[in-house]
Amino acid sequence: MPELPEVESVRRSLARGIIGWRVVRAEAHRPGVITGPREPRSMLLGARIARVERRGKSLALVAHDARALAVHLGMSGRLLLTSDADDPPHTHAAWRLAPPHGSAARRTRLLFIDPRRFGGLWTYPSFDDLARDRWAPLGPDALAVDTDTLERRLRDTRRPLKAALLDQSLLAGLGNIYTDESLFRARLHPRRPADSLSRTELVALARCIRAILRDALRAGGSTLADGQYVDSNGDDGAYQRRHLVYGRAGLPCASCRRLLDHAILASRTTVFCPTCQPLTPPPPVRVHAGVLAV
DNA sequence: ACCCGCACCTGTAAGC
DNA sequence: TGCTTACAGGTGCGGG
Repeated sequence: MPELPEVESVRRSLARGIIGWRVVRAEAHRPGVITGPREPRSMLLGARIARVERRGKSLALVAHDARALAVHLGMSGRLLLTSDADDPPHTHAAWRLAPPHGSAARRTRLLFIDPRRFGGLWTYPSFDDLARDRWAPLGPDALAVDTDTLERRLRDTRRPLKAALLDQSLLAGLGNIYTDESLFRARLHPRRPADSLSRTELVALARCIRAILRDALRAGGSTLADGQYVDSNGDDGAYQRRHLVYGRAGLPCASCRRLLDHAILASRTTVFCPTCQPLTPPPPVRVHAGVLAV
């Protein structure tokens, strides 16, 4: 479920809540969600949290002594800070955290909750090991992607744009929602071969990806009808109200008012405007008798 | 070498 | 009301 804006919202709320705090207890209730050594020390027991990092949709909790824990939220995962004593269903791991010295704050608990279990935790002796192993296959982070980078990533594949943009090894961070929103804003058909874009179209696509992700991040991400996604304080996002295509098949296009179409592409429901996102790009402006025609 | 399609899970909502 | 079916934000793998 969570894509880059949701994961970054979790990262920020988590960073505000736990940097400088010490892990005084670590428990795995469902060890199957953890990859790597699972004893409490590998799950950061005794560590002081130095930073919370993100690449694409993947998070990393990093301790001052370099120990690191990668977290992927999958479709339904949540990281939640709570003072509540009893755990909600599907709480697979829990940590108890003590505030920094001199802070009057009370201890708190961090929960990893994931009903569908598509997410998981990965333990590493150091952040370098984590980055080498877990993050190496990921492409550049989509939040700051520039035209040249995008061009290099797309020019070697003829797959449909939708499939290419969902591929985390090409570009890290886009999922089903923000891929469709970005392609709509860039006026590109999701079936366009990735290597067929003109320079002008690549400039537009890179700009639209950054703009959509920045806007969504500013809104705190998208919380859909099932209310699954919330940040680590349990707060909803608001960007779902600004979706222009995702979840709107059969409704009027925000730009031309004709009805939005949908198709299954890369096994994912894909919504687009057949008018504003033509499969065949309009022909280049023609030169007539040496004069640039309008 | 590439790319598609499906399996992995549970919850929810719609349909009969 | 209650059972059945379809679908959901992601990823990883088998096989064509």
